[in-house]
Amino acid sequence: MSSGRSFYVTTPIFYVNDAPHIGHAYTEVAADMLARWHRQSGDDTWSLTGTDEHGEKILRTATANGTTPQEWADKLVRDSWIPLLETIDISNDDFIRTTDERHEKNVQVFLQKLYDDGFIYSGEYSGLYCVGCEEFKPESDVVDGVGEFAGQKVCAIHSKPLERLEEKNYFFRMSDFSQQLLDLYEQNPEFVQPESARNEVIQFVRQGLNDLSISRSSFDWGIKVPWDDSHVVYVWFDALLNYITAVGYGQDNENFERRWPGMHLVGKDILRFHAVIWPAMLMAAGVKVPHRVFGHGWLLVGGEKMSKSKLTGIAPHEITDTFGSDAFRYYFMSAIHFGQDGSFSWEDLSARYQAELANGFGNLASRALAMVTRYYDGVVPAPGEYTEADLNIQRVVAEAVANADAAIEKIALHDSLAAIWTIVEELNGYITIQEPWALAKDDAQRERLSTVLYTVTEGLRALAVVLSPTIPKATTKLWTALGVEDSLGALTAQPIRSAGVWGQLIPGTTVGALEALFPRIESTDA
RNA sequence: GGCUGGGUAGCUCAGUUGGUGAGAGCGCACGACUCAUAAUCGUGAGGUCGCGGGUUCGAAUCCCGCUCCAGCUACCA
Repeated sequence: MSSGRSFYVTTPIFYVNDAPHIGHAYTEVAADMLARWHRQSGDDTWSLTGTDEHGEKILRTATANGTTPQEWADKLVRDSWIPLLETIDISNDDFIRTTDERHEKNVQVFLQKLYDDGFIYSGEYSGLYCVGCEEFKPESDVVDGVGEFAGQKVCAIHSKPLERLEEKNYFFRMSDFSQQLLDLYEQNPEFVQPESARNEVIQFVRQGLNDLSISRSSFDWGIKVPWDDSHVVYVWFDALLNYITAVGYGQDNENFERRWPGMHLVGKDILRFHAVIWPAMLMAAGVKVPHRVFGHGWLLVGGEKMSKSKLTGIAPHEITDTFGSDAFRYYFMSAIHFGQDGSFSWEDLSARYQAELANGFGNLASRALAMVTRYYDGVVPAPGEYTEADLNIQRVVAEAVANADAAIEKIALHDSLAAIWTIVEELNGYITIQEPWALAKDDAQRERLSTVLYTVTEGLRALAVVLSPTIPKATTKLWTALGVEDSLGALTAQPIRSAGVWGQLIPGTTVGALEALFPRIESTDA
């Protein structure tokens, strides 16, 4: 069953202080759909997610909550982030925390190597410091003062003047890698995707890179710099390394060779860290860069980026409580062009659920199995001679599977589902035209009826297999109802790339009852 | 300010290198059918392709200007 191909996909790790919203869930689902698809294709698949737990912010909230940062992080991981994965039915193979020993220890290994090889030096970090925030402010949080502070730079939060302070930091010689990065983007056009993201990254690097301050000494919640324990590692530098420490960097070379390099799925807001800083770090350390970095778009609510401050943040469970995890997964993967920003609205979600999942796919399964039960006592009949209409269905199924797989290779998740959905549409149309209920009234048409119902049921079998990575719960129910567990094996063991090969369903199989896969949801004000 | 992406039917969006009367899904109207989750199938109505110029035999598609929306402008993750 193994294809011999290695497929390693990662999501960004969650900053534990955030509240889970559908943006986090969106990335997770996309990575999971890819992982399930590859896993079911026989590829040597590994999917990773996890949490980012260091940094001053976490130290502060922990202190404010009267606890230690470790306990605070433990609580958030347990109460927020692990449950999120369950809410949206993620099948990750591993979950790394930046407080794991395997991570902390090997971040130090990595850093020490860069230090020994001369890529790190001690310098002065000069920045604008806000006394109110007790921290250095990035330029994005700095605004021009007004009124009595006109002409000065002030903190966006406190509106008070910032002080220019200097602090001893360790710096990474990132500026040395500008050209190597540009060469990478040039020689490997797929390294950063989609195209629009690639252009922005190239444009940015062309302006020249500054060295990166990678340590902090004003607080101590982080990984100690190995040669100077008065400093902790800058959180991003720490966090990015999770992608390799999770698969054995520094301690399990065999596993590391097996998994790395992988591909990263990230939101476009953190693309720069992944497409610039991260490969530069790896180049310095002599480690291969990732296969690719895919920056997806944002979910827009009311035309704007979803945000907590504007009260447009939506918790995943708000959707799954009503529609279920399958609908959540299907909706975001099919309705939004992966890579571009996409609009979310309850109306759209509700409409698509009804039209596509309930009326389209769910009802198809329902009417098909009902007829097998009604006309053949639940035993799938053997097909007779195929007509052009039947052969057309076979072609549609084969093409849909091939097209869906090709789309997955391009990380065009929406295209993949669109290809698969042609099967649903063809099958519904086929049933209407063939009118099995009319055939059933005429004994002379018994063989024709058998052929029609076999065709529909076999089509459903293929649908269950290729939809399994997207809507695992519903397809599992369908698989059980099809009664093929004994003859064909578990759903997730069905090789997905050959799902379109006709005739896998064995006549004589007894189908069972099928509850509504996607029951109608009584419309509310949603 | 600079940079990027975008403004196409009521809604969400497709529209390769310019060329048969501008498309899809949903929604809507009408019709067919009854196996099915009051589901399905078919037909139809609906658009000054943001605005103004220009290039061209011909532009939603190229060039110039304008306007509107969103985002980015590095060490908060």
